[in-house]
Amino acid sequence: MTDTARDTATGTPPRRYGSRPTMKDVATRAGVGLKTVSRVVNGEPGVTPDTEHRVQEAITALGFRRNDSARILRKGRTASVGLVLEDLADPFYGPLSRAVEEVARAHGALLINGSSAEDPVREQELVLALCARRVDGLVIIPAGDDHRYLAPELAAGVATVFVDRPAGRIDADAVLSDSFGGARDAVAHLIAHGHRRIGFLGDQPGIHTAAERLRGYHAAMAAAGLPVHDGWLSLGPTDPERVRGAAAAMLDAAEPVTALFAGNNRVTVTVVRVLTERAAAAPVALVGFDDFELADLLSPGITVVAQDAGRLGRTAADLLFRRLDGGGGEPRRVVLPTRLIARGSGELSPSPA
Amino acid sequence: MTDTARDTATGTPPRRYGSRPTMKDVATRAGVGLKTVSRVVNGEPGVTPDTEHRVQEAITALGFRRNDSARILRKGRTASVGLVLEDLADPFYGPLSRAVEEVARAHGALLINGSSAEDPVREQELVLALCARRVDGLVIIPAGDDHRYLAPELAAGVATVFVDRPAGRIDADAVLSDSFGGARDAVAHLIAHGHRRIGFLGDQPGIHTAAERLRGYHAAMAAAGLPVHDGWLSLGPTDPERVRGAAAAMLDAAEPVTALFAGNNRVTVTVVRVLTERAAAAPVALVGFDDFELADLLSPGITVVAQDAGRLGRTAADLLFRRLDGGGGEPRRVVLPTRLIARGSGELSPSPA
DNA sequence: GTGAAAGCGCTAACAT
DNA sequence: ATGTTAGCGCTTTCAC
Repeated sequence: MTDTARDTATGTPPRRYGSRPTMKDVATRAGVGLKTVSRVVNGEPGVTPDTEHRVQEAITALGFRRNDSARILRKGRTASVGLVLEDLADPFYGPLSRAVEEVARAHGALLINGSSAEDPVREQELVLALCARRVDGLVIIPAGDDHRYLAPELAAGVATVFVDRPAGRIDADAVLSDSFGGARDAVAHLIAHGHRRIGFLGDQPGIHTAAERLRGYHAAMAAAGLPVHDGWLSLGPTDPERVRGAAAAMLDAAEPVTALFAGNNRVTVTVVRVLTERAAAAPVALVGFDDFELADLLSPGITVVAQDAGRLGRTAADLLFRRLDGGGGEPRRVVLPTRLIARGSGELSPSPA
Repeated sequence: MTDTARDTATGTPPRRYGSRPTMKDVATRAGVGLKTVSRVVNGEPGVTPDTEHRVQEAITALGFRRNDSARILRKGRTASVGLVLEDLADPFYGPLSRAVEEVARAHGALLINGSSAEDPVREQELVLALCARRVDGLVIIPAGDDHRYLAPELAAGVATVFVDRPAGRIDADAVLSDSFGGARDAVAHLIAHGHRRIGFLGDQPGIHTAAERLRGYHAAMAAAGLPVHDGWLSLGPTDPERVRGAAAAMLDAAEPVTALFAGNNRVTVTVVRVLTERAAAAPVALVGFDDFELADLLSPGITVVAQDAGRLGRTAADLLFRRLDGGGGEPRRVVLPTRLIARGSGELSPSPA
């Protein structure tokens, strides 16, 4: 026996607290070779039913569980993908994560995920931690705008797909919603209902989607030959306090806006609150980017530009696994359409000032 | 040079696609020993600034990233915890996951998570996959009611905390909301507002929380000396179709219920839809278990028994890491209080039948 | 301050 | 059908 002192002649498993039986322990107990245990554990052929039975018995008796760290080290593949998003608690990301997880599961992979909290440093830490874990692929909703730190990983073959926003300063796959088109449609919709002074409440201007939606706003206004005043634009953090202040400023101006376009679901919800509190004043039209649960049950219902978070996640994950399965070619950019859903709030006419 | 053929005299890194440089490659390139690289990578003392500099240079030049699989294999700890929940897309679990992640992050651990889709088999697969990955700890929102399969893992020292529902047939830590008390309060609230025929629309009876909430319902009715008719109780899947049917049956009965108690947020939302569609009919009071976004902005506002999902997650994760840091002792059961928030829907009087 | 050797638990390649 | 050997990339131990 070339063994260490782990085992004894009695067959008693070595079970000091915190240690676990290994394949060798199972092999010893079952009276077979190490490789046979490996075959049984992995369902490989070439084991007689009788031997297999003895091994299985040893496995359950010892409470053996294959150590995937060793397996991964040997095989090189981890069967896991990383997902980095902004905030797990944001309802927009729930369906997205779920979709990614579903696809991963269909491919036998686990999901490791983390939130960047919209902090580029944290994003990078997370991504690199995932790379150290040697995830096979990465789905990233980027917080930062410089992803050159990923170059070595990409070169090493880590499949990477960006979602919701494109990568910065590197060339990588991206799956996006049509923020520009959606925003343009939203604002055009308000214009079609008679509005000329329309406010835009958006996310931080550094965020790609925020910039695109602002661009869509400008495009619609320009197409209608309408001027845009600085006071009608507010981009920044989406915390309720800031949004409230910005909305109040637009609504209390000498020439107040008669309609608001909210740049994402967090902003929309806050604006709904503001408008509800001001119900006594002249009604203000509202269109929000992103759909959200119960938007149809408010009164008026909230008109939104809906993007399909689940489809975004599914598309990204599909693309990821296509890459992992050897799908080569140039980095691709997929843009998914948005859909304007009229529910009432966006169809209000400007109040006769 | 005892090296393999991986490297050449020119110092060119071995970069066939998909392979990554190792510490040995870095060592060769920097002209130092393997252990010195390890020291630098892990910030261990005992390296001269000059040596450290050379190593750092080789690291960035080669795009080296420590392979944590090997590290984990050697160290035995993975610095990761697993989270198994029902559905990432359910808004209840967003804040919960976020809280767990936050605590994990504070302890330098990664989060690996998956959804059981309320399927016990899938739950077990997931949990065992996480154990094979040798996660240090496990936070589980159980779908099944038999967790004896976890016994070997617990014996091996995998810290495990159950959340929202207790473990079945094993003794393990659990962090729960006071489902019984919350439900009793909710129903008592409706009774206090004059209701005598109150319907309960709940989750599958096999789920611990559903059973507890039903028990709370019965307790409140009994305390008020009110009878309970079979037709007022409906437990089952929370898909909208079933809930709609069950609600309709209660509302269209010969002696219809005048109030409904919804057993969780999914059910509440569907009931709100049903009641909105029936707005023409006599108003029906409603109290829902779980708070949800915008509940206050509906009209009437939805009265709820709120549980703090974030606190649930935080408490569980705290307990988990206390165990990991050597906190021993008997398995603990923590029960967090719920809070009734009156917003209007629960204060409606019974319509004079 | 630095490095050589052993070995974590598994799988791949090759015996038998 | 089954077993033996080597080694994945790192950390640990111990020698220098």
